[in-house]
Amino acid sequence: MEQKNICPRFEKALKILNHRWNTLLIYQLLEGPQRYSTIKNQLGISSRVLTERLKELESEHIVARTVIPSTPVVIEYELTEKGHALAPVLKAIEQWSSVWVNTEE
Amino acid sequence: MEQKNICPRFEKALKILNHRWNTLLIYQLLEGPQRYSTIKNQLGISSRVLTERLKELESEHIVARTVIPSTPVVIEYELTEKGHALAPVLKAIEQWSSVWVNTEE
DNA sequence: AAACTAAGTTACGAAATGTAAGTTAAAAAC
DNA sequence: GTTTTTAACTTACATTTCGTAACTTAGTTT
Repeated sequence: MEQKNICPRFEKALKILNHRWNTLLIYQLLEGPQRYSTIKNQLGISSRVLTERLKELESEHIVARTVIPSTPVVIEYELTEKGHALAPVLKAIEQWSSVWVNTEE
Repeated sequence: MEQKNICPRFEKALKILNHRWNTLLIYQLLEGPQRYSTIKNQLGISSRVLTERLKELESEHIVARTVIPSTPVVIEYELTEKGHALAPVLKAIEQWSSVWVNTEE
C-alpha cells in the first residue's frame, strides 16, 4: 500500500536539512568560518546537540573542521563547496518568509 | 553574550519547515489535493503525528482542510497560496540534491 | 601547584515521536 | 434491526531525541 515514488537523493537531502538545527547552523556558517563557541552562542543550541550536528554535517561533507593549534586550541568550522551550494535553498526560504510570514497573531 | 541578529520572519519560517515531516508533507501536497489516508500511506508517517502536523500547517495557513460529506466522510487537504509559494524552496532542495547528494557510502 | 580557557563529553530528566489499539458516525450488508 | 465496514482521527504507552548542567582534557599563565 505504501508507495515510494520520492527520489532517494531528495529524500536524503530532506533528512539532513530537516534535522533540527541543521538548516539554521548552515545559515549561520554562510556568514563565514566560525568557532564552536561562537556558533553555540549565536544559535543558543546546547553543546551536546551542537557537537552531534557538526559531526553529522562533517560526515556529509557539508561542513569542514579545522584545528587551530593556539592555546587553548581553537576549532573553526566552515562550509564546504557542497555546503555553500545550499545558499539558494536558504535564500528561497528567506524570500518566502519575507512575503508570507508575519510574526504577529 | 547571545546575539539575535536573525530576522524573526526567517526564524519562524525555519521553525515551521524544520519541524519533522513538514517539508515532506508540503512536497507531497504540491502534487495536488489529497486525502488523509493517501498522505499517510505515501509518507509512512504515523496518524498521531500526521494529524498534529496537518493542524499545525492549517493554523499557519499553509494547508487547507475540506470536508467532503460522503459516506464515510472524506477529508481533503491541499496547499493554500502561501503553501504553493513554497515550491521554489522545494525546487532548490531538489536541485541541490541532484547535484550534491549521492545515496551510496 | 592552582587557575584559566576552548572544545567537547557525560548523566539524567523532559519533550517529541512511533506503535498499536480504540473511537465515531453513517450507511450498506445480512 | 443488528452487525460490518470505512475514513479520519484519538489515546495510552514505549522508544528516541533533546536540553541542562556538571565534568573532562590539555596546554598555558599566575
